[in-house]
Amino acid sequence: MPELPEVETTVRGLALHLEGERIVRVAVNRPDLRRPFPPSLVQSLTGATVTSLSRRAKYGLIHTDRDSTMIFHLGMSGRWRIQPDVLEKHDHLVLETASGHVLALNDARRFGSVDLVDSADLDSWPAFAALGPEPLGEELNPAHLARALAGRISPIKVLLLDQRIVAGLGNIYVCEALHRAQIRPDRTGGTVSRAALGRLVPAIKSVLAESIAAGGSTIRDYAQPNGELGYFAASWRVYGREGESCACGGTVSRFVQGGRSTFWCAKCQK
DNA sequence: CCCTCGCCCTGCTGGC
DNA sequence: TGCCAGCAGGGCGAGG
Repeated sequence: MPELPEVETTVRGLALHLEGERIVRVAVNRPDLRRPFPPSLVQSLTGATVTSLSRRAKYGLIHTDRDSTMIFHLGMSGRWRIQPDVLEKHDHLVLETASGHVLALNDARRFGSVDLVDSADLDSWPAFAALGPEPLGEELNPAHLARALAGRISPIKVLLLDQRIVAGLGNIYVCEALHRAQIRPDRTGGTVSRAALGRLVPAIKSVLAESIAAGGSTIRDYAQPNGELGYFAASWRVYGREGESCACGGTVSRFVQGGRSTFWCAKCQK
C-alpha cells in the first residue's frame, strides 16, 4: 500500500529515468483509473521534456516544459514499472523517452488517479487546496496539532488520517506513529495532552524518515524490470501484527475505526 | 463545520 | 477442486 514514503521513493526512482528526458511516446491502454484520464493527456505529454519531479502528500508530480503538470496518485496498488520486459495486465499508462526509458503505471485495483493541472495553479487545485502541512516539514509541530485537534471528539487515529490536519499520513504510518508515541488510537483527539503531542510529532517524523531511508536504498532496483519497492514492512511494530508480541511484553490487537483496521498495544499505548 | 458511513475496484485468502 | 464472502483502503460525496 503506497503511502508517503513509498510515493517519495517512487518519485526519486522515477526522477532517475525521467528528469531531463523528452517523452516521445505515450500509450494509454485503459483510459481511466478512479477517474477518466484527462482527455488531453497524450497530447500534453508527447514531446514534453520533464524538468523535475516532486511529491505533495501522497501525490507524485511530474513537471515538464509544458504549461501543465502531470499528477499521479498510486491509490492502493499503484506502482511504476521501470523498463518492463513485457507489458502486463494493468499497465494502464506507458511513457517512453527519447533515450529509450520505458515507464509503465500499473494499478490492479485502480484506486489511483492521473491528472493534468495548470502548473501556475497547483496550490489551488482542489485536491491540494485544503491539505494540511507536510509531516516532514517544520510546519508539523506540537502547536499545529494542538490547534488542529482542539475541540475535536473523533479518535486521534481518525483525525491523523484527515489530510487537512496532516498531509500524507495513511493507515500504516498512523498506527506505527501512535505506537511509537505510546498514545492509544481511540483517544479523543481534543484530549491528547501536550506532552503526548510532543512525543507524537517526532514519532511521525521518525517513522516516515526511516521508511524513506529503507525505500531509498532500493532505488537502484528501479533499473530492474519488476520495479518493486522496498517496503518498510519488516520494521512495522504493530501494523499487521495482530496477536503477536509487542516489545513491551503486551500483545498487539486489532479493531476497526472508520471502516479501517487499527493495530495497537493496550499495554504501552495509554 | 463536524462526524459517520458507504462506495469505488480487483486480487488474494480462508472457509466450506 | 470450486465457489464465495471478506478484506485491503484513500478520497469523496451523502446525510445527520
